[in-house]
Amino acid sequence: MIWEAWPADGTLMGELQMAQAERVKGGRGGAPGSTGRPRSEEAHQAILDATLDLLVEVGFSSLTVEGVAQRAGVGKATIYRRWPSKLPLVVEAFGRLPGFEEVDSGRLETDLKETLKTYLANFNATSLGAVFPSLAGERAHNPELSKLLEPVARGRREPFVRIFERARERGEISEDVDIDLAADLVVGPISVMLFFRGGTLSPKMVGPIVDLALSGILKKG
Amino acid sequence: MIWEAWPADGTLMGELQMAQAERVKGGRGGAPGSTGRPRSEEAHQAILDATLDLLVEVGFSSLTVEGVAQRAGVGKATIYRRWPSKLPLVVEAFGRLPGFEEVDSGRLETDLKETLKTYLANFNATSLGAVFPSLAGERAHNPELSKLLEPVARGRREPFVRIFERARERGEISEDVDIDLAADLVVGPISVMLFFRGGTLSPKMVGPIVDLALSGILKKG
DNA sequence: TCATTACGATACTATACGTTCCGTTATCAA
DNA sequence: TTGATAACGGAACGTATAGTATCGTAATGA
Repeated sequence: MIWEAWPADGTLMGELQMAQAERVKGGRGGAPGSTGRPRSEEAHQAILDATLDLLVEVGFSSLTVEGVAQRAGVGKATIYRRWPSKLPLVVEAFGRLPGFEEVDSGRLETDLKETLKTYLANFNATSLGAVFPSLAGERAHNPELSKLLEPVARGRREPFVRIFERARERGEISEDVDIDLAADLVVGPISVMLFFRGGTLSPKMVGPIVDLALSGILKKG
Repeated sequence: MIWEAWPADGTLMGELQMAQAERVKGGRGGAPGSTGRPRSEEAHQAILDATLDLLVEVGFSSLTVEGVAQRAGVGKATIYRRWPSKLPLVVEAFGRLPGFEEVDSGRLETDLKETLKTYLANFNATSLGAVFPSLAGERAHNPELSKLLEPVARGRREPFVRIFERARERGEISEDVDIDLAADLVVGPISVMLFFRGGTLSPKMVGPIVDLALSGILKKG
């Protein structure tokens, strides 16, 4: 998810198909025999940090590349040397956030409720969760962005899928439950409440939602 | 949801707290004794139509007010005379879409599946559904927009709430099922699949999702 | 007929993305 | 040590677009 070089063809988002050279600490991106000053790893990290800071402070639509550059103490060119445009920068910065902690208590219900609570606490404290719908809404008319978002979305789903897989291994749920569907059944209601209804969501709401979602999934007895 | 006049204070979104004069066909917005040329109802409708057209064609982030004005055959000032900024225009245009048809078959499962299928057909055909997350993502840092979106979100939820209410009246589900939660349990998974996962969603997926969501809600037997 | 207000058109201001150039600096190779 | 190379921060620039202001004109009520 880190770009080292791209064709300067000027096509909007067209640069995203560039080769994604593997990054080495303080290394450079060009051909093996190239020389010159290496890219600064500190600058790279400062840019990502500044992006997240500003996303929290002013939100996605008010975030400017100029602002990120100032906050990070770098020139704008240094940003555009690494990311072809503002969108991939935001996607990468956002994608680096863990967002929540996966709980492994040995019981499906507890795992889900506690994991969702850490997610909610993070969301309510930073409003960073709202970045994702902002980006996701652009997907339909921007296939390249869609590709970028895929691993980010997957990363946010995976902990819940793993929780259900462990539950299946323990025999808490039937073998024939579709785990992907089950994960969406739990995450979906929370997401629509957060994004599409108003206000913040109290952690107290997590209990009833998970209970209702699980009532058709858990084995009886 | 139609603005007739607002204080020209220049504050971003601050104008939304203006009085919302009731609209009469071809009427004007000012005080009762005011004279002058009335606002054109044709222009108003043409602007909203052009906005929806362009939302489908180019998407939310590429939609320009200039483009709307040209498509509608009006001047930019005519748009800004009615809406304080681009965002409320998009919200209103989007809010006018029914989006889906509420089915009343006398059976909960059928109502949900058929209603969701019309929703999906519309979404897949126009990509217009993606406009909502684009807007919703801005909510956290824009309270005025949040207020605007509330009735739109409510309008999209209400058909599903009504479907569940009818089911309760028929005795298909227990009296103590929380209907708001139940609605989110069905709409939530579909929404996250559409917005946060890639690609389009096949109507075939509606069946299993609804079945799983209902498995914990429906009365047995 | 006159005052008033909306009309389309156009010029304008301000902001922000993304590019390009500058002199400087860090690294590698000869 | 010296030279080639490429990234650095900074700043100027071109383009696009939101929103404002102003033009002469058109529609309505008094």
